[in-house]
Amino acid sequence: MASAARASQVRRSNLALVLDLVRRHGPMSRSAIVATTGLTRSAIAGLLGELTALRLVVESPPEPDGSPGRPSPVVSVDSQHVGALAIEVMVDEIAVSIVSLDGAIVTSMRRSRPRRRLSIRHTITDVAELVERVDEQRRSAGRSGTPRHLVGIGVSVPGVIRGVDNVVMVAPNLGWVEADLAGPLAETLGNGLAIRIGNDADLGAQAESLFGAGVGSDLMLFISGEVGVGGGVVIDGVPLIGHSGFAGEVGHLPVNPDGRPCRCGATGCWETEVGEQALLRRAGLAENGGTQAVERFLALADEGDPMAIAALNEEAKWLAVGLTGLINVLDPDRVVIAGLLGRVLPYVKAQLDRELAARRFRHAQREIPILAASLGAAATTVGAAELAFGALADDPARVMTAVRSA
Amino acid sequence: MASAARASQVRRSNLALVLDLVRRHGPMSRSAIVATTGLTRSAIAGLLGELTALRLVVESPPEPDGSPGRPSPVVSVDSQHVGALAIEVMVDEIAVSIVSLDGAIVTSMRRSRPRRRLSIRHTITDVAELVERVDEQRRSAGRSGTPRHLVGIGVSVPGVIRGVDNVVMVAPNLGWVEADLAGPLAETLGNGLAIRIGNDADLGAQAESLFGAGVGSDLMLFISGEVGVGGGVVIDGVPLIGHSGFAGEVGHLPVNPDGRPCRCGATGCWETEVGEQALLRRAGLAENGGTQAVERFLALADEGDPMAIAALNEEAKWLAVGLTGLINVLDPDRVVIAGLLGRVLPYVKAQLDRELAARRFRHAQREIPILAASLGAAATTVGAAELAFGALADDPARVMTAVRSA
DNA sequence: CATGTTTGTCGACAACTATGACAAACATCG
DNA sequence: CGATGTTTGTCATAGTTGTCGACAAACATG
Repeated sequence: MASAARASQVRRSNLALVLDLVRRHGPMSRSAIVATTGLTRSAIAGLLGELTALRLVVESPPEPDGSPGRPSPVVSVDSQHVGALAIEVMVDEIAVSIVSLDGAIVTSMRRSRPRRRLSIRHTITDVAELVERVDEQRRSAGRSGTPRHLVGIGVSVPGVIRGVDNVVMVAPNLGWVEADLAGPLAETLGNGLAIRIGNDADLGAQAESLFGAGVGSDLMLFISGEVGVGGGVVIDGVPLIGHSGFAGEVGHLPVNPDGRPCRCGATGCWETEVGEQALLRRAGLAENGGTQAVERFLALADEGDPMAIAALNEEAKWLAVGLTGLINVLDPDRVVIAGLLGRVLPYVKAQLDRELAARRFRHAQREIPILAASLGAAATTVGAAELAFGALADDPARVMTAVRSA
Repeated sequence: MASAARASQVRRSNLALVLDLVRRHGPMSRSAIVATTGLTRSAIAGLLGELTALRLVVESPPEPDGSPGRPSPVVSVDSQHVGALAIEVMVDEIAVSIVSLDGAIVTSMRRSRPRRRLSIRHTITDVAELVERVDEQRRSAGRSGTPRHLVGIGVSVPGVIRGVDNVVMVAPNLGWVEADLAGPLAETLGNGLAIRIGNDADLGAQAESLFGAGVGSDLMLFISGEVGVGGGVVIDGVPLIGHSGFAGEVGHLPVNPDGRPCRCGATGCWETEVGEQALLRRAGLAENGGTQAVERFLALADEGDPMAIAALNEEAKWLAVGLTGLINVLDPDRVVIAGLLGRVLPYVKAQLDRELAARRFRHAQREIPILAASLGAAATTVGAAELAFGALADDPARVMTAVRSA
């Protein structure tokens, strides 16, 4: 049930609107904010005054730009005051970072981990240790750009997350099933910060939508392909999470009934045709060769190796099949491709565009840009931080009073 | 850019909220509205007063139900005052109906038409004639339940509609390309009513979501299958239209690279495997046999004809393939199936559920109900009317002052 | 018929944003 | 260099809306 609007929520909504605008657009003049939002100068003055008092934005003195009229001060995000803790749980690595409100990664620490430390318990221990070191560094850092307060914690997990209670329903590559990560982690860290968990691909999608190749998109399809293929859909800046939190699991789109069995149990899933293993296998390399094999493959492709070229042709074909289906169902204005698939994209772009054009509805669709992600590995980090910053979009004032009292 | 909130929009938003609530829920007590919306009694009193003055709802005297306390008057939608004109443009038929605000079809007239009258010009002539007759009937009708004023016109077209300007980008079965139907039609009708056009499957989806099998759903996938297969996605009651207006074109999801050529130009689209023609062909019937052949097929299936049973098995298999992909991408809480596919559903339900279960992510997904649509042919009619009623959700007061002045 | 409960109404109040007047800060032109 | 026009921030006032508390109305129960 959509909740009713209240007079007091207008303020909250507008505060969040202005903050979001400045975050997405970057530094902009106060008058530009007036023009964009349609609110009056008085209203914007009040809102900016509050955001400034909350230390979420800063106003710089106006710089005359040669146009007549009184110059307008420039509003930008205050990167000094608040930041978020971004925790990335990956299969062979753990990373903890601090991201400032403007989306910059201020501090980052990674550590690889052996297979035997994949359990929830080990993960929490290892994460807590990294968090301690990162936080130490934050407190001791005198250099500018380091936020002094944290508003929350966002965790990226390669699995399906149930949004309502933050439970990791299943993370196949970690071996987790219905795992409560947020609860024990919060207890271990003991700093009282709110923890939210998200799917890695969804978080990457949101980061690209905010600061990367998806800026300005009204319906972006994001696809991240490594060994598995994940995806996310962002509609008007809001991630589509689905009923249970696993919308965008494009890796298991059935594309080839005669294909290979997938680790999900079905046959001919998209990721069995376009994932890392398929690419390596078709190029005659070890399909479980990992990073080394991938680099070798890309080198071969650069050299024009026939088998690598053939593998890329197959890749383009199956990419086109899956993308056609997704485009027909979702009607995005662009597709952003990340991970290994993003690196492979330049090699297959020409053929992919041809195949997509051939499969396109005549007269119904314009050409849909297929873009490589622009944030690289930072996407997941920034997206995870966004989980924490997301609370600011609901009620900036409330979050900041909590920060102040902490 | 999400527009800023204003104090005056709070009123509009709450008016629309209450109206929407009563429309979806049906008659409910005033105190129930207070409880559901969370607004105060005073606020609800003001809102209902305005809605009553606008003649959008009526309040009936309270009926003591045996519980202590003062009984609350019952609020229901006023079906007497306003209605919408629903126009359905189909391949071999045209229908014009009047739908009252409570979703009831008050008047309906259909006429079949030969292939040679498919052009826009002929369509407009024929529609205008039907509208004239329906409107005549409305004006002369003294019987209750007939709305006295029309708030707008909604048109259903089996094609891709560009939302911004109401242009029919392409309607393959009508032979239309970039056709402006709304403009000339408005001119011909000359009644000044706003006209909006929508895709037939999208409209069916919204109708089922409002009044049919999708009530209470937070993310419904709707699939309508006849010769072609269309679909719609409704998220929290709002249809997903996509960037260009053709989201939900599930008929052209690639499912079988070795399949048959589709009329869209690609190969192995879902509708070539689960559409009417595939079903008839596999059962040994004429694939272009139309309605007669379909009825014959259903009769054969009832008799247990081996070829019909085999065709149903194939149907179930390919339905499962497509549905698996869609479910993985969208994560709906239910799937509603309409049209011929809805009629076939009972025959394939058991096998379909088995196949879906086998393809489901383990631990990640609960069983997703696959339901037959409950509105039947009325879905498109009600959905088209909803296009016109949709304006009420944006600003009830403005729409009604326009009606009053007309 | 008295009591308790639920509910609609009314007036005072608080929280917003809009409006319009005014002053400040710029460019341009004579 | 000063007058003029333009743009912009600020301030006080007004208007709209929902909230809150008090009170009366309408019901069941004993």
